[in-house]
Amino acid sequence: MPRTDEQNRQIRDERREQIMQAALKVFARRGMAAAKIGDIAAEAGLSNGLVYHYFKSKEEMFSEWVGRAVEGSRRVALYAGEQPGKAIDQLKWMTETILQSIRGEGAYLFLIMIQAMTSDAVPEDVKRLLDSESKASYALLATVPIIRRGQEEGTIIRENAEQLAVAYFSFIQGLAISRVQQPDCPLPKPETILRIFHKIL
Amino acid sequence: MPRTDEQNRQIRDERREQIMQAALKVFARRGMAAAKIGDIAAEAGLSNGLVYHYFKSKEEMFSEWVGRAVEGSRRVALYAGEQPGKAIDQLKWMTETILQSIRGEGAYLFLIMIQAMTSDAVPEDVKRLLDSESKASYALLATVPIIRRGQEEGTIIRENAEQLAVAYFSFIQGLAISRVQQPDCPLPKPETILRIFHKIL
DNA sequence: GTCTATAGAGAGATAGAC
DNA sequence: GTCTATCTCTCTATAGAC
Repeated sequence: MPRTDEQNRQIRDERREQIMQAALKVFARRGMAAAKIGDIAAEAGLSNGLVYHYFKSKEEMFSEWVGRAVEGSRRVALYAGEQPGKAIDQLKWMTETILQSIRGEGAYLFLIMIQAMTSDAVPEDVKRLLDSESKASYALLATVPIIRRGQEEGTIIRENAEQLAVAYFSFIQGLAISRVQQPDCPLPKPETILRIFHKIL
Repeated sequence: MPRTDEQNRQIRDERREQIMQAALKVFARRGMAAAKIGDIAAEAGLSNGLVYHYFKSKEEMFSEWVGRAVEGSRRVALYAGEQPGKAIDQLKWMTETILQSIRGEGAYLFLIMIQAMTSDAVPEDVKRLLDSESKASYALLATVPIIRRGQEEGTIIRENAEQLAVAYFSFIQGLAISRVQQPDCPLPKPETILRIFHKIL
């Protein structure tokens, strides 16, 4: 007896996601340019040709991952601003949330973003995703007003807010990389990171 | 009249370095895997074939850059430990020195190191350079005792020293990436970075 | 020392069978 | 929906002329 449309749809969705997950691992391990379709197919445990049945190209998979990463960072920044408490509490929530994700597979998403932003060897639509005031910098831009509020509340040191935001996200980004470089390296406590916002003794 | 041996040697040295500099730019912009010999030759303004006259392969150039980056980081950590003053002064010197280099082309060296350490698509001898307690982690290892001394001197917060060292270098690494992503982004002051070592108010 | 021309391999992408 | 076979193109690396 033949499969129903619903069953077919479910199979398609599953395969597609299975390939995406395999692609993430391969992209993270080898980099977008060095990633071979064959690697991805092997990682997913299916044939070379099937990957092309679900995706037009390697670039399409990469673009989709960049999109997911951008959306994820946007969400975290958005939710952070909605958390109860003072500005510094919201930053604490954001830091804990991101740190938690870095401990898991979230670290790979940072690598994807870094590759996407630092490499010219990237498809056109990825550049469009990242370029020009786009969502890619949403998290950074959304954090600046939180920092400003913290400065008014007197809990955050009065330094240039953009500079502090850049420092904060650079820090986070660097931690994600360290995590990939050395999966057993001891990540700092959220408080250590947040110290960049405080006056020292 | 023919060139002397000395003149020939000088030409060779110049060409070799010229190609290395071109390779650095291309590696940084496109990533080691996506970098084509043709790109490097074009960047250096000479022929495809000449690159192969001076280097066995793309991998050889990449390996040499990783070696230079490793040696550079080793030097900074070494000199830091020889600076006068308390531990925190030595860390300040190190931070200023690295930040200065990041403002220039030093940022590319961080990208090279990150690629080398996070990607499987890397030649065997690079892996050997980085693997196994090698010089690659010299800076990190050399910084731990400095931090410990600072803790004894009472100027550095009493947290796990390895954890602090990882945080510190992750921070620096993240800043280098941000710099490449956005060359006009405002880098933090050294004091902001060093705040991770202090007790807060 | 430097260039052009080219051989040869490897991988992205497609066609068609099952 | 999935696989195998293959076409095609790009890029590495070499050979040989100047």
